[in-house]
Amino acid sequence: MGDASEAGGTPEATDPPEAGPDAAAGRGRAALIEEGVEFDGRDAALLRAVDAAGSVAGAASELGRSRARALSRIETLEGSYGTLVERRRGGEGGGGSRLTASGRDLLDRYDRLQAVLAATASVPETVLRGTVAAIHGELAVVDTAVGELSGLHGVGEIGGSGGESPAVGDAVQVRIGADAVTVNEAAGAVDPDATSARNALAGRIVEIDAGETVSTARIAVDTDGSEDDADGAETAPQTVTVAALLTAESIERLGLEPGNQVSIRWKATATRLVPRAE
Amino acid sequence: MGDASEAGGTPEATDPPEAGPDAAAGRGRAALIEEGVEFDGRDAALLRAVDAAGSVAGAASELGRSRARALSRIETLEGSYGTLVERRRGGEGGGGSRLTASGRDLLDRYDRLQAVLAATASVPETVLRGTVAAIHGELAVVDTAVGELSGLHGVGEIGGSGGESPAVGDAVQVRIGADAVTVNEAAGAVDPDATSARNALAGRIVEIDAGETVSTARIAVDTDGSEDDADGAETAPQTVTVAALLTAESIERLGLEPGNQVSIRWKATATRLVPRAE
DNA sequence: CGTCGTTGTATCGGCATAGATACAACGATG
DNA sequence: CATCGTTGTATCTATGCCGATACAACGACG
Repeated sequence: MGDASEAGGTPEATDPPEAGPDAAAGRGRAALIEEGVEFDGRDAALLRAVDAAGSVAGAASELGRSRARALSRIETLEGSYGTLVERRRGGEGGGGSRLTASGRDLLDRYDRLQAVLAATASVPETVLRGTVAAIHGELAVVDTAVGELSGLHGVGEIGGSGGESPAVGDAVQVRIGADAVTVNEAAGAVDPDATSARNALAGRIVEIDAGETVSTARIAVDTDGSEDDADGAETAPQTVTVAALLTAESIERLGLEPGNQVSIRWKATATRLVPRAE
Repeated sequence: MGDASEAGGTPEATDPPEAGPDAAAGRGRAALIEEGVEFDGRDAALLRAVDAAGSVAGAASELGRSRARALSRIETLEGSYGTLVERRRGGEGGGGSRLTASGRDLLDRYDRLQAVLAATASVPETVLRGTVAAIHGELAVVDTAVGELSGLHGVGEIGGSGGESPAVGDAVQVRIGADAVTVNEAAGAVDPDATSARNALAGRIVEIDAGETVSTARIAVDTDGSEDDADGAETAPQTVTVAALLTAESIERLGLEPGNQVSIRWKATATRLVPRAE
């Protein structure tokens, strides 16, 4: 409560990272973790090189790194991830190494993680500020400028530092990936009881950022400046834009263009609630 | 060529990571990267501690780490991320440090990344194998056991090693997050032309893994073992199950229970195509 | 004007990781 | 049985990061 002078400094505006496309342009790095041992891009490259060269020695020289280290690294990884490389010494060609099935699976898993991370960095996101209104299990309802939204909080905690579950009244950011937002042409076209998409809003297309075959539509959503006027200042009359990633085909099929009135919809389970740094 | 004995070893089965829920249970670690400088959980904790303590010195002692190091680390970060901490020496209390607005934004951004990563680790995913049938810009059509699916490939490449864009005919894994899958009660309830969700399948609920307020439904989808019998062996008669994350409320409202016939639907832009380790 | 706790800055030692090197063990091949 | 290139294993060294320590600069406050 004593933070009125500080936190109160920005109640009216929506700040830079509100719905910025390149706010998420920053790159990231991902690593799997098992029993405290990280599997990162360097390890993935090593396994791939082993697969290509057919030997750890060849992989090491290919990557320009020490063979002994590469071998011990593989042993360390295998201590936590199970057998990854089948090594054979002596014999044809002096021996050799092959990836095991689980080694390949691990690579695939890493690639998936990497793909997801890359996507979060390059796919637009909509970030709304809000305060937690209610918590039901893993779900929470958040009061935002566009009304109440529900989403998941604290799914699969990792770092103990900043990802704790919020409590009612806490300030949170509501993150909605543009790839999770579905656009319908009219408000009544979809029977709201027939789908599992939970969050729905009406809005107007303000811009379509066309890509080759994938475009980003920005939809302006009316803020309900009247509904929860209990805390007055917080519901300033501002427009919130939600980003939706659409294929060119969908845009054409739905006949979408700036000015169109549409209804957007996304699943509560695709909505992440993240504690906000005060 | 010599891999006929190897790659050919698993053409028939779908292997462990097909639709495994705990295949994604492995934890991960994320870090932002800007100009080669990583911002990880340790840095986030440092900024948070500075915010809480009001000084770098206090933060360092709070975290049990060297003050000089903490300071130089902050300087390193600021060299790539811009001013993060406003430091003042002398004056009331001898001086002190405060987070800048961009410092707070960076923390929020990190928390969002962390939340997304945690979600990918804990939210079930469906992974299908397939081969690329066509590529249109950022989109690609993939032949899978359940027919043709479209999804994004190579969105925002990061590591140059394994995330390259696939070509027609390449083996890929198709990743569908359970939080992106929408469930409808009947096939005809939703006008397929009225929504931007592109991929649609019919299936039968085989299991509902109930959580507190969020449940995972597994939907068995018929494989079209007849359509593309060109390459015979690949279309073995198998059932593919797709995971969908649903709120308990949605399950109740739609009256979902095992045995129900449902239609599932998800956006092409929420589908990731990842190169498969041969 | 002295006190105080902080921000700056520099230096030293410890520790973990990686590269470099060397040598033994292995087993098919000729 | 000698050859070959690999897998195992051990040891030394270099490097980089971090903690620890020390000291100067600063500016409000009493």
